[in-house]
Amino acid sequence: MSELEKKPMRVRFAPSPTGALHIGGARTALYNWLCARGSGGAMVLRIEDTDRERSSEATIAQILDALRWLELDWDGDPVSQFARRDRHQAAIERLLEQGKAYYDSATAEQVKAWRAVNRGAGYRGRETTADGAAIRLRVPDSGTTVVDDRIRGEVRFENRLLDDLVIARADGTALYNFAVAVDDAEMEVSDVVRGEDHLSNTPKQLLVFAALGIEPPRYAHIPLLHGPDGKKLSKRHGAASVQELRRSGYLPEAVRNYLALLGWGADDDETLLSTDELLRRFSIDRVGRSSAIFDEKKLRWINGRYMRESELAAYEARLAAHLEEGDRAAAATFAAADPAHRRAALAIVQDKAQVLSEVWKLIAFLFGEPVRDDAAWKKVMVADGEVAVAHTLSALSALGESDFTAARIEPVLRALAEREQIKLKNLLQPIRVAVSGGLVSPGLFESLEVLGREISLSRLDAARSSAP
RNA sequence: GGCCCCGUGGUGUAGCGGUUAGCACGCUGGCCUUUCACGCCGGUAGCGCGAGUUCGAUUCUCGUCGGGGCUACCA
Repeated sequence: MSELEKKPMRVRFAPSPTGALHIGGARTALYNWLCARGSGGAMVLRIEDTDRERSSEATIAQILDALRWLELDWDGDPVSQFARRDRHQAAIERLLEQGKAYYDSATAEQVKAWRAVNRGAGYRGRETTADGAAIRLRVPDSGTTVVDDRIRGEVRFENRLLDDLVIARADGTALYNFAVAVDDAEMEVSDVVRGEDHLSNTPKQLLVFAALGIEPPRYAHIPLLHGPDGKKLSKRHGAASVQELRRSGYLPEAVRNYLALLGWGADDDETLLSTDELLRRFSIDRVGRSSAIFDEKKLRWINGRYMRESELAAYEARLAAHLEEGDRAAAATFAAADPAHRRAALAIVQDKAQVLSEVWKLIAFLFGEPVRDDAAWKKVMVADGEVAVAHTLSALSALGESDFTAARIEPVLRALAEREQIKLKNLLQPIRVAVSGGLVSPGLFESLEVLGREISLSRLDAARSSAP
């Protein structure tokens, strides 16, 4: 289906502010966003905060922050469901007047007992004028409520098995299944895209729409996400929240790509899909029906691809932001360095890291005194290691400031290894340890160039005298 | 327990009655190589099970088993 043939979808992402935005929630947000932006429609945000006990401003801010980081924008200001309570109550009044809803003071135990007596049939209450009664919606005793789901097809629920659901608490405030229906209608939502955990709530909402005489939106229930152990995804599964993904050094575009693939696949099975391609090709109708397991290994691989392919300037900005959030000292050191030096350092490390959090430890030695890895020194700075360093020091001293480039350094060191009859590896590892402090670094010749003649030589000199 | 959803290698998926069941990650053998990575080449492994429909089922139907969700005066 081409872009022009898509009908604009007006969707909503409706998180409840009871915790950080989960990977599952992020995927729901992404699918909604792809539906909206890919169809020329709109995505609105509604914070489901009617449960005052469990909602907090801090959590709302955290969720919005996560969405911004993911670069999933929305239309208009976020709507507070709680702030719409007057609208909910007005709708409840209408239903009460029409006899479609009634006061009932049954307790949970009484409802349970009623169901036991009536062989599992949906609870039907008795109207009361007593104080402290909740308001229930009258559900038909016969017929079937059909959810016409874009992903699952027609899902049928027998009305007689559905309870007369409570739509308002004794204090008059509306409950979730009622508020959602009223809000989706009044916010003119055309398509509800949400997790499968809401599938069995849908007939209840459909009943509310019917009572209100309003045409319901279309529904698409996407499968849930599970952890590596097959259980429902939770904080126990590592980087389960967007915040953790961010801290781990993933790129938002990579996360979008990965999440899009978790439950959806293009007909040609492409793996690397830019957001533009996602926008063009994503179709809610092609989302799968079975739950998926979050696999960080694949996310890492995808992220590595994006890391390697990103522009140096963007790479630099991303790293700077990442350091700023996790390692202020490193961020300050990095920011204080010469711009050209920063770029040079990033250029030689770019294809080695899969996540941002791996970058700094690979290039920190280019921005200050290296952290000495004693095990590494002990391993390579043996007798001939020291000799190697000494030879290198004199060989490289011969190169002038302007000749201290990878292109000039490499032949010098290769010739040195040959002359001294030592394997290149046995010459280079001691040098690597001497200048970087450890056994792992970007390419040595490039590293020396970026470090510069003066510092390189002084570290070699220091290594020669401080070897264990 | 009741209602509902789901079931292709370890993971994510393609498939839409006839395919040597494709792709990607992972794992693994090798190559490359100054370390670690990257990259390249090769390999490993799958239609949960049982009936039925059909000339023929991974594809359709039923059952079964397994996994999951909901079952609040939470969202």
